[in-house]
Amino acid sequence: MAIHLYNTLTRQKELFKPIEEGKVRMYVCGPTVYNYIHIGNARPPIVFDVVRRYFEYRGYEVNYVSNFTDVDDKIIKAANELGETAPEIANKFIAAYHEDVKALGVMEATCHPRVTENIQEIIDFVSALIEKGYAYEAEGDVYFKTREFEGYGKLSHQSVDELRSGARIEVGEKKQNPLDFALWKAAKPGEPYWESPWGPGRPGWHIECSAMAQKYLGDTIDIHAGGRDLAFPHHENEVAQSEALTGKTFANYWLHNGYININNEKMSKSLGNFVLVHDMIKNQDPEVIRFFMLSVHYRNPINFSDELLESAKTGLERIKATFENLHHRLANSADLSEDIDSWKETLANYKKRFITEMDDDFNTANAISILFELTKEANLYLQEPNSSKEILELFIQTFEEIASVLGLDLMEEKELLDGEIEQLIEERNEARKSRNFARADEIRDLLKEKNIILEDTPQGVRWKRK
RNA sequence: GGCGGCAUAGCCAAGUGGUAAGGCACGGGUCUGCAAAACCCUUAUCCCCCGGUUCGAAUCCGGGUGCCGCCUCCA
Repeated sequence: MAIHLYNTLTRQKELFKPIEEGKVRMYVCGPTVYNYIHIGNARPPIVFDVVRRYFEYRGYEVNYVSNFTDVDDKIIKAANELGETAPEIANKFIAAYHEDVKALGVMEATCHPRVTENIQEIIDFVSALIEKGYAYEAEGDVYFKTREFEGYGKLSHQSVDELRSGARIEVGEKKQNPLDFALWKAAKPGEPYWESPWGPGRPGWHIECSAMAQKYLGDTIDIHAGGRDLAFPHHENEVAQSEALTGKTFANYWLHNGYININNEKMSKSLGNFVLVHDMIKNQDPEVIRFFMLSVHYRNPINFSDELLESAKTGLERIKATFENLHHRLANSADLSEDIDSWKETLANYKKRFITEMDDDFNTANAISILFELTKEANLYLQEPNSSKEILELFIQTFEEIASVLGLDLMEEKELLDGEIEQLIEERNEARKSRNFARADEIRDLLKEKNIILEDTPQGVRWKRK
């Protein structure tokens, strides 16, 4: 078996073949930093983080590049509204992005390039396109000549004629053709700008990704990913720019994730039906959000609601409880000479199935169902009166291996209990021994009010926070 | 108008030719001093509807209905 992934370009699942043996060059479109990200914006970082982790798990070295669009109309607008400069706004929300995404368990990208740090590369890119006859200047703007690029529409599977009928030229635009798009925008008074051969201005939206992908990953990359809504026009335009310039394939595989929906409708900033990650994680364990997102295949839409999140939370807690129980039992385990080999085989099978599912276009939904089956298997084992240290460790290791690819940390950090509570637990133990159950229950209720849940097991009392 | 996606139990969700994974919720039981947790059992003769292909279809083909998305900034 090997990794297969669904390629938007060909509309089918394909065997992954890297450009360079053992390496993956991956570019994921990052946010325009004019606001906190919402839950929908969080889906690409999460699902493609898993894609990256899985490639690494399978022995690939992944060069994962994700950009920040830190100059743009919306940033300028936000800056004006808030009375701050555009760079201040951008820096603020870049920091917020890192914070949010870290809470969601997303690994740092290999590289996080910013548009404003790559202006020269962009200018060079645009100049080269003009030289090659793929772009033209018009009063300080530069536009890409869509009809010069033969494959235009091949990624989003739109015919140029159809697109043309839907496109329109806004009043005052200087495009020769409605489908042409801006590579460089002349600065209006008061806007941030950089000097260029066409006068002061700033990059258009699409050119930055082409220029930065090329700079950090080369002319041809393995995987280019982003939200479904970026396929057109953003990614289509990237293909046009990059391939027009280099004459080479820009990206071998295009991955697009489905949307997060609210009441069956796309969550988006323009519809106003969004929930910010920043706000949500104040009341909700971010890991639950991650787990919930991974419980659906990345290409399918996810309907988002508190109820669904709650049910995901219950499920995740069950897995975690079992994982903790395994650790708890380790302290009371013996070196039993049981049939280790058959257990090794059983657990190796879980891993094998996990790999099979993930190889099939990163089916995290099925990967999670395997984690649930493993949980059941472990619970069954834990019911036996005696447990072998070696087998417990095998279980733990299997859990950890699968969870780490999904980016889940099953081990809860437990702050130590304060002395008073420990005292109460001890007192309750004594009460139970002397069959003073009234007092024992009283203490259990008391602790429950402090959000400490007690569980009596054959191996002694165990506590957890609610 | 063009292109595309989806429709599976009360809810969520895998499954793209071989006879319905997994989770949440519900009910019954085991364990427990009682709980909690866990485990066991039960829950879709059937996968939106109609027709076709096939020994065999939720899965393929044709038609229909409903919902959603892209074609414009958007993850």
